[in-house]
Amino acid sequence: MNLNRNFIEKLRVSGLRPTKQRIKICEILFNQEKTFHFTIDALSKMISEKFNEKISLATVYNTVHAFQKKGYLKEISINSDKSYFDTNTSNHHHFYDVDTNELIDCDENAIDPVNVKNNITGKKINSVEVLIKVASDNQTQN
Amino acid sequence: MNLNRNFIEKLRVSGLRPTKQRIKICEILFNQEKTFHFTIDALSKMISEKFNEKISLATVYNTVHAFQKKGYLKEISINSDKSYFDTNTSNHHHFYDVDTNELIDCDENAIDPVNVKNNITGKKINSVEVLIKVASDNQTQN
DNA sequence: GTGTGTGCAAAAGGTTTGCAAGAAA
DNA sequence: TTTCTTGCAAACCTTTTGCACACAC
Repeated sequence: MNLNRNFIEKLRVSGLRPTKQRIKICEILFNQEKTFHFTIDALSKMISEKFNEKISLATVYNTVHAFQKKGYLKEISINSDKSYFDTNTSNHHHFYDVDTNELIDCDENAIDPVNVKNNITGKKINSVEVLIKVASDNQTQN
Repeated sequence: MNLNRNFIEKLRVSGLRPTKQRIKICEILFNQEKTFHFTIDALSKMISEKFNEKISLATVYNTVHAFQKKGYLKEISINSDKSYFDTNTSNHHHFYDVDTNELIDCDENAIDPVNVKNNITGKKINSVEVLIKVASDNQTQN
């Protein structure tokens, strides 16, 4: 398959050995048309379904963290029992659907740039993330 | 003690029985001059230190969640292994110090109001939270 | 062959739950 | 006395770790 070559190359360039497992995970994460949000658990299930064989959870964790370290994935701050990751590593914001636990990208023109006028911490700003929690009308807050 | 009367009243009004444990937790959470950010774990330790006796972890969890449900506490979205709570339940934003795991309120004029121009979800917006991650200069992102 | 990656099972850490005993109403 | 609350231990869930085996180079 043609795409796999790209993934193999991508991995190699990053100093990651292109193992079967990593290539499969690439196939799921980086073949999507849109940005893709997932939890480890969900990813693990998708692997089982797509390939009819599972990859050890430890390996999935390893791989996702390796990809994150290389800058191919970004972890999203949500208050949840699980960690969410995003294949869109650019600076952007999110809607979080409290009903479905679904994460949706804000497109650029949905929010004006957030301007931090006064950084009281005296430290460097690493990131500015906006999380918009949404729900059906009859929902409690937060 | 005078303040305790207030707490007892506050609890009663909320339909929560004013037990010794809850009053103690109130004393810690709601006697602070500034807004107060904490994890369950840290709160539990503060209880032990302040009163020289511990309250069962389960009770601390129960109480914090009860207070949250009543609107006296707000859970903050950080990607962390622990949950953070805030005694400031108004709409406001946070700095999160990645080095120290400390949470700091943004004051109102530090950030212009975030205007969501395009809510693609079609659902009601429950909250809009900005999290500004800060670190010392030699820190990795996210 | 050497070194890295995988997979399993066990452990860890935060949070929740079940239930008996205790306290508030 | 009835109902709510506490405290303990066990259970749960996600994530991490240790180590033997397997694979990429």
